[in-house]
Amino acid sequence: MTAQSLSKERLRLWLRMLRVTRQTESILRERLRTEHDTTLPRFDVMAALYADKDGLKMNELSRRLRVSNGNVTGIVDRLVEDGTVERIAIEGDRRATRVCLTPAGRETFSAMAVEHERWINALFEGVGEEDAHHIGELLHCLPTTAHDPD
Amino acid sequence: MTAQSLSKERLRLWLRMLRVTRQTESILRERLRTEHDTTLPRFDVMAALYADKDGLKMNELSRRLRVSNGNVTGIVDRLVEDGTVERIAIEGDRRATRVCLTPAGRETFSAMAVEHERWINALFEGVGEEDAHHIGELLHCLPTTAHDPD
DNA sequence: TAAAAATACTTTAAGCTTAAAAATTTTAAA
DNA sequence: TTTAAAATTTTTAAGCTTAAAGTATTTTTA
Repeated sequence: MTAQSLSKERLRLWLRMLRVTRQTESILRERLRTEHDTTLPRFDVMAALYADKDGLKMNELSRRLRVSNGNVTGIVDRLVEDGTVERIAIEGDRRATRVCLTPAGRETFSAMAVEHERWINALFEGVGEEDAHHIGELLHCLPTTAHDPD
Repeated sequence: MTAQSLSKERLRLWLRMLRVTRQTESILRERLRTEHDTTLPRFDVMAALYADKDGLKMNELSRRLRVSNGNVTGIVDRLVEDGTVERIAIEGDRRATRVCLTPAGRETFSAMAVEHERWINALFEGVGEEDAHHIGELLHCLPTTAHDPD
């Protein structure tokens, strides 16, 4: 196999990943909207916060989700409006704030997460155990910022 | 392996795909911006049009790229503004228009495409030939609308 | 300790994205 | 043929996203 055809194969792989990812996101977006009256970005923020009982700082959140700083500001603003999360002052550093799920937010997310996993499980029906694991390992060494704890 | 742990493994795979995809897109976006003064959505539209010498109708374009109809309208508007593409009337159907790359647009894209493939090839350095092929096959049967010619 | 640099976050302007509604044209049906 | 239905695209309103600039605070350094 030449370097050239390897390059083509990698490009094909990338385009296919992009296609699957967009299609899956589109399906998730639709279901979150119709069945839970929320959006994918909000779900993502809630998911990140759900994992940490003590919440996350804004910049941690933005690094975790791989979106810009200012972006998170807007999403959190809207989540605060409807009582899903709250901003809590950090003592000793008045620049930063900690964002936490409220009890109501935790409850809401918990229900969504169960369904979300079910959706993914169904959508990825064609992927068996050893494949899921194998691909997962491979992706692990793909484009990502160094020292990434996911 | 229980059904439950398979479900978890699939979820993990999905999250990892999402992470890699976002990171890769972010890198591409940055390079397209700094080195070619364009955006990823515009690149995507141009790529779709480059493949078809006779261009595509708006709804074909939107289906191909998996984005909403109205979305394509805006991107094409801007590409028309800077002379990259043109809308051509379809004889026999005054509802639809065909969108084509202009000669200048073809030239611009052609140069970008070469670099784009180089970027992907470098980013996916960790994926060997048989892996690229294997994963590609798997992804092929993943979430996608039926009868999809990609 | 005062100035400079770094950090954390928000704001802004431009563009992207979606779902839903509207406008136009074509096709089908009565 | 007149009307209804379908198809193609654009418009609209709301929200998402980014990069860059701005504000406030903390840390470093001279």
